[in-house]
Amino acid sequence: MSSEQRKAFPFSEFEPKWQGEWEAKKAFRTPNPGDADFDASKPKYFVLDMFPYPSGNGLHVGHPEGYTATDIIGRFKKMSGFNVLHPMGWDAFGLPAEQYAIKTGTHPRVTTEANIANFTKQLKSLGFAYDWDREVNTTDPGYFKWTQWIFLKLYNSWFNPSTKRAEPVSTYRFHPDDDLLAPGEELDGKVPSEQNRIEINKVRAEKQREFLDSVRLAFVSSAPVNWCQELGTVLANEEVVDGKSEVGGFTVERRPMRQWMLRITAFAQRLIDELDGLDWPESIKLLQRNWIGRSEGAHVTFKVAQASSLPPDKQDACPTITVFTTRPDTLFGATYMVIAPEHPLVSQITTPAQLEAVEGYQKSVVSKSDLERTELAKDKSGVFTGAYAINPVNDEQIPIWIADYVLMGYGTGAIMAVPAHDQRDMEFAKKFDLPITTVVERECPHSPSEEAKAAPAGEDTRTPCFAGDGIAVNSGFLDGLTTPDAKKKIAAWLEEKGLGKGTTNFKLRDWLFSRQRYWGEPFPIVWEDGKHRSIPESELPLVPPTLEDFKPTGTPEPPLSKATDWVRYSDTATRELNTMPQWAGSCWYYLRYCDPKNSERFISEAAENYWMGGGKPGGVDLYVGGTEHAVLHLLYARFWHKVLFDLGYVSTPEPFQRLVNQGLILGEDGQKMSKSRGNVVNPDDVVSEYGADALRLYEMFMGPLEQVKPWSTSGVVGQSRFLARVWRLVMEQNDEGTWSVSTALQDVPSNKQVTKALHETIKKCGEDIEKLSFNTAISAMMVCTTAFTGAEVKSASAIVTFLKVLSPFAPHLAEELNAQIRSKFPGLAAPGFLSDEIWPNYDPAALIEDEVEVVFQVNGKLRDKARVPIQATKEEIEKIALASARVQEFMEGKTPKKVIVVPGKLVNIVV
RNA sequence: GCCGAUGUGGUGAAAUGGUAAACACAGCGGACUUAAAAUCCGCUGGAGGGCAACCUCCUUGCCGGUUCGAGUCCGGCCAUCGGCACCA
Repeated sequence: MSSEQRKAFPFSEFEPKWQGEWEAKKAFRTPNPGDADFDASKPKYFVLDMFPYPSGNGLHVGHPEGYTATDIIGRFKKMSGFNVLHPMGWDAFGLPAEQYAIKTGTHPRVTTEANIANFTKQLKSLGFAYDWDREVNTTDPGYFKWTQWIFLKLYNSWFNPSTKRAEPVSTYRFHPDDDLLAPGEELDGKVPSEQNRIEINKVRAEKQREFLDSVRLAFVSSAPVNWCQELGTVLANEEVVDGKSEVGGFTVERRPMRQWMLRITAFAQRLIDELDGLDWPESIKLLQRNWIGRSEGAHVTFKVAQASSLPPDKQDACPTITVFTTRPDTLFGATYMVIAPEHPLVSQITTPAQLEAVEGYQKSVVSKSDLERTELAKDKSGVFTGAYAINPVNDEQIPIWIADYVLMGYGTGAIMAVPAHDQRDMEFAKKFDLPITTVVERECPHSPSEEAKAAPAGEDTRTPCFAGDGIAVNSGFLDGLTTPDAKKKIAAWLEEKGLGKGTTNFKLRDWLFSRQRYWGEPFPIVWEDGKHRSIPESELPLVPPTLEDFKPTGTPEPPLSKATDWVRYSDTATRELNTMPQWAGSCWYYLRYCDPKNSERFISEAAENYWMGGGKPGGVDLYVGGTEHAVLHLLYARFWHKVLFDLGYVSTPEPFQRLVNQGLILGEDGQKMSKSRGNVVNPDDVVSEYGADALRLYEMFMGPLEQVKPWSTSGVVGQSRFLARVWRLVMEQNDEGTWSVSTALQDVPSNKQVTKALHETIKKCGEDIEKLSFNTAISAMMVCTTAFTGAEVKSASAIVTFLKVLSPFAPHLAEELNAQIRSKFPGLAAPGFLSDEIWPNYDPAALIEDEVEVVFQVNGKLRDKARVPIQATKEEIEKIALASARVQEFMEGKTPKKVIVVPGKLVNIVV
């Protein structure tokens, strides 16, 4: 028996047929403002998928989950009168293609193109209503021209702290002493000679350049990165385990390298604040807030004591160390100080006696990766520098230690340690026998016994420290104040004495934006005399050179260095050799969809205004994708968008108004799908076995979109059966196995019961689609199908209405059945594609029944029910309930204390 | 450790504070068939009672609370999953 015969309905014939029709007739082309067929009177709906990285493995079942959800929404909105923008594209730069290229010698462009062709075929086989004319590809020079262009905008902008906005560097105001002198302008009361003026301006111009370079949003810095000699590349922190590379287990060292950074930290506050108005899952907002990690506190400056042990040449230096603390109110409890081992002052303050120990410790720390440093967090380590700081509140000398639990990258790289009120300081103090002074006491005096219980006498080594708010004690002028009041008072005191001031700190670091890779966007930057400058926009796109050998060089020199001709920009200038990270292209792709072919601008004003502006609050109306991008892509894209907004290129401060995270699909065994577990489901197999509609429907029926849920092949079978039932509503098979339009289908109105079921389905599906509650929408359609099945004669027009509701979910089947009905009842079916139809209205009158079932409860327990006329009054219903024999039985002859009547629902009699 | 999410039948799940388990899957029984597949119909949370149609009690992780009424709201626990993790 051939598999063809086994199929309950011929999806393998009509699915490709309709995909071909839609493509040939451009059924889902979305006109842009300015196009002849653009209808500006319609509202817009921009529904966005996270575009895939076209990997060699092809689509996995997680992709169609989000894509089907957005497809249903998009098709529904289109039928509801919106101009719908629902595009697809490729995030195609990236390491896997490059690694594959290194292994096989195939150029990444070749593998990338092949993978895109495969992905395209797979997506088209699922019948998604994408406007393929808007396809974007981040590796296309016509695309990355604008990625480079945006980089130049970042490069040529600075963050003005007074306006809190990105501005062109031209608005940067230099100190008057650094302004260039105009001819004839006075300097120190006299006009310099022309010769001198040129000399002075040369010096000043150089100073200005340095200033600008230090404020640009794209800037160069020497950040320590994870460098792996054997792999010949830098690695992300996630790729380093126990100081070894995750791949190959090679040694990874921390080494400072010249890197491009983007000044995302300047936007930290706005990135937090502007989350508030977004319709995103609270958990994702929280993840971003925590990632940005704002904390309020104060800088406090400590003098380093003039220790006699310091050598004479260090005596007059009298350095100061500034710490960041969120608890300035505990200053009286600061019994020692810790500075990061990399802190620049370490060498200056270390006493000769401690020099060897300190340098040894520094060396041991340098080789550790950040990950290693935190993984060994359990056990505190550190070394005394021999120096002392003076606590400004009580002039006590406190020892200065170095320890790797203090990180150079956060705050000032130095802390005042308050062991009584900080767990880490407590652990450190215990290990090294440093004094512990309590300066805050718990406020609740009425539960001392519980406290005693919590800390059993003596033996417990991990005495819990009290890190909460309380009342200041042992704190001089702060005594008796609550923690918030003490914070205010000490802040004022510090400020008055010039010893410190309130500050806000963020965990967010600037974005390391360069990679030593071949398969990425080259920077539009050249170097000359050790200085960088941008290339003119007219030279964009800057296409990477065609390299035969894209293997790593074995040195920190990026592979692009091998293209010697390309590297040479002029006799004296050479190109930047690093490339941008994969995130670059995905930071703005949603904008390019709005105007993908524009060669004059990254997006036209009209297109931006319509698709990204368009009413309040604007932006992408719905963005669906996985949680894995909660903090990286979604933060980076918001950052770029804000810069473009500040510079006037886009009209909203936020790109994605509504975000929904689809839940991961697990394997049938409830484990994460992976090749090694052998539980990976290939969507192609599902499509060939059960059809695209069954796959779409199943993925939507599995459960709530946001939820993690396991795959079940028998669940797909169930959806296939449902579709077959719908098919047989319209079609019947003769003895030869040929399908034709069923004789039960007639040009008649449907009966009351079916009409009610149909209108309930229209109502519920419309509401559920808006809520993204697709599983319940599908169950409603199943109920409706059962109602149709029960009717002997089927109303063709009612079924066509049902098919319109079904069409966003199972577009192929709906389209085919509509066409079949049209062949027999031309007037009753949709004349063209169902997607061009208007979403049906439901008739509220059809939903109303003459009678409703009312439940009778006695003391909250269900005892009886009865059908009651819909218009019955409360009193009437109560009377019917009290008359019930079963109700009376359970009332046991008592008089009701209270009777609650919910019309159309229930009666509860309390006795 | 901190933060977040989730706990309902054998399974995926449903339920504006108002009949818990809709809709499916799996299972069992039946119809059709020489037979099987497909299809259609019925049963299917637990315990107890009845020849029976039926009836009673229990049941949404655990313990309390609010309410005429709680899966849903509040407080406290427990478990699982996810994220962050020496951030001063």
